[in-house]
Amino acid sequence: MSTLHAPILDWYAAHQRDLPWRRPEASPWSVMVSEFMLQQTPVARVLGPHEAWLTRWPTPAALAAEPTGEAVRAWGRLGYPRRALRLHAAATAIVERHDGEVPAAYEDLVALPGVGDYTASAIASFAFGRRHVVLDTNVRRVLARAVSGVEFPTTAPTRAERDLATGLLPDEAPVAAEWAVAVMELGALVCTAKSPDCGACPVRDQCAWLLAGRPAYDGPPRRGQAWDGTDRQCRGRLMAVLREAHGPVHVSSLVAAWPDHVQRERCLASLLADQLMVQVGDETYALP
DNA sequence: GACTCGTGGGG
DNA sequence: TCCCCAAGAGT
Repeated sequence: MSTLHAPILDWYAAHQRDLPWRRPEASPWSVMVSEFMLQQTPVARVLGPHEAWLTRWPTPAALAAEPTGEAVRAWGRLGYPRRALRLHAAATAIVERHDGEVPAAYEDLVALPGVGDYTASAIASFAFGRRHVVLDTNVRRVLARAVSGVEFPTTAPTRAERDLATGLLPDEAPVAAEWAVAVMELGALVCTAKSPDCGACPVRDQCAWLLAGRPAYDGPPRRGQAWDGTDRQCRGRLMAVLREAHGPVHVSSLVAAWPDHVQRERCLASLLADQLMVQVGDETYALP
């Protein structure tokens, strides 16, 4: 084990957040729901919807028994509502393939809708204590700084990066699982993207980036996310109208939400194709 | 590999 | 205010 492990594991024991999906009584399903919601959405905004979700649908079977539109509505304003559809589809697959129990094996998990390498590893590790490299944006940033000495990781994980993370993974599964969540938490709370709190970092005396004087990022420009006037904004507006309505809505409501005809029609078509909404009449639309 | 896909909070 | 971005996945 490198000298990174003990300090980070000790730091985690002392500073970890008390999150619902981390409690001993949390079910694998609770962990899975949290991982879907946390894909690109901050913890603070996930807490409320996660609790409501687990109360309403305590099991995959409970969710699978409902129309997908109910999942989309309960998703609320977490963003990227296709995740709600995928979570519903994953719950359905769990009922069909795994007798309603969230599978523990990576291969079974990654075969589920909406579950990629990160989410499969996270569920296997956090919910079942299995040994997996959990390579999320936090972990990648911590390793980039502490080991590689650069401020930010590359756009996509490289082979070398994965090898590095694999090499750091403790041998014993329970320790590996604790290590995975500890490094992630360090990235989320201390080694943050914007203004890292290096003074509070348990590995500040061995961080390559800090020892180098925190050199400025020197890679390709990281492009920001355009928003104003984009299809994503348009889709979001249209979906908000349907979420907030209790039944089918007339096109006039959608026109009011997004006046531009061409873009509205394009987004409407894409939302129908995504099955995030359905047409229920000549001029009325609803959640599926 | 580059793009797309929502939302709202903090610096 | 404006910009950055937060536990990714699918195409």
